[in-house]
Amino acid sequence: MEHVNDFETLTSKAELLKAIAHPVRLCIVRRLLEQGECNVNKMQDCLKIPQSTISQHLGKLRDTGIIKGNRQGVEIFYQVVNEDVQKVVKALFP
Amino acid sequence: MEHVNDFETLTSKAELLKAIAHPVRLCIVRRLLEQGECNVNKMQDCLKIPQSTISQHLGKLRDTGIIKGNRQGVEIFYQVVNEDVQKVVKALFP
DNA sequence: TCGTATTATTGTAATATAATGATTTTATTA
DNA sequence: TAATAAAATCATTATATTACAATAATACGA
Repeated sequence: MEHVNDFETLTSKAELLKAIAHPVRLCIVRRLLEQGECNVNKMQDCLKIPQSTISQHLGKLRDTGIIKGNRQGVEIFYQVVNEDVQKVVKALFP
Repeated sequence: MEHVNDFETLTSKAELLKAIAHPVRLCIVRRLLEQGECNVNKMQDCLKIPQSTISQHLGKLRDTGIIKGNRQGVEIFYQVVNEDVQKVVKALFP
């Protein structure tokens, strides 16, 4: 039972990795995993980069299915919903 | 003891992730981990892409310190030498 | 409904990645 | 030393990422 050519699996896992292969996004995901939900404002406090930049990174994580946002009034709380990513980040930051 | 600003750690781990965040490189690393050392020719058999393309991917993995090559005569056998990557790939392909 | 706070989207420019053919390097053997 | 095999590097083009200011959408409260 070889997996020589499950190129689709490789591609989708690589896509996951690519999505978290950026310092800011890795920071976001790590923080979400370690401290639970978080809204964009708090991330901005921690990351010191423009709001639009953070929002774009969140968008990428959202598009890849790594995080999910729950709107609570005017703010949106994000959480990590992808198990592979959870495992990877835990492997990297034990 | 907060790790709010270990941006260097984040950057270096993100770099590792980026290096394996490509289907071909992920395939190479996974194969090396599961089947031990391997030379470029065999990878080419398995991957069906031009030699120079594989070599460039190997180069990237080499430059990032993820793999190391041992020359044995005219061929070079590669192996994974980075622990984080080992952990990550094992987390992704249990 | 007007103003405000929070987040997303758009437009754009700079930079980085990726693929591949052609060429070069390295080591072996006839 | 010439031919060959294996692997790396180069040059080029196409595509993708990144950052950020400016603008828009969304939800709430006065």
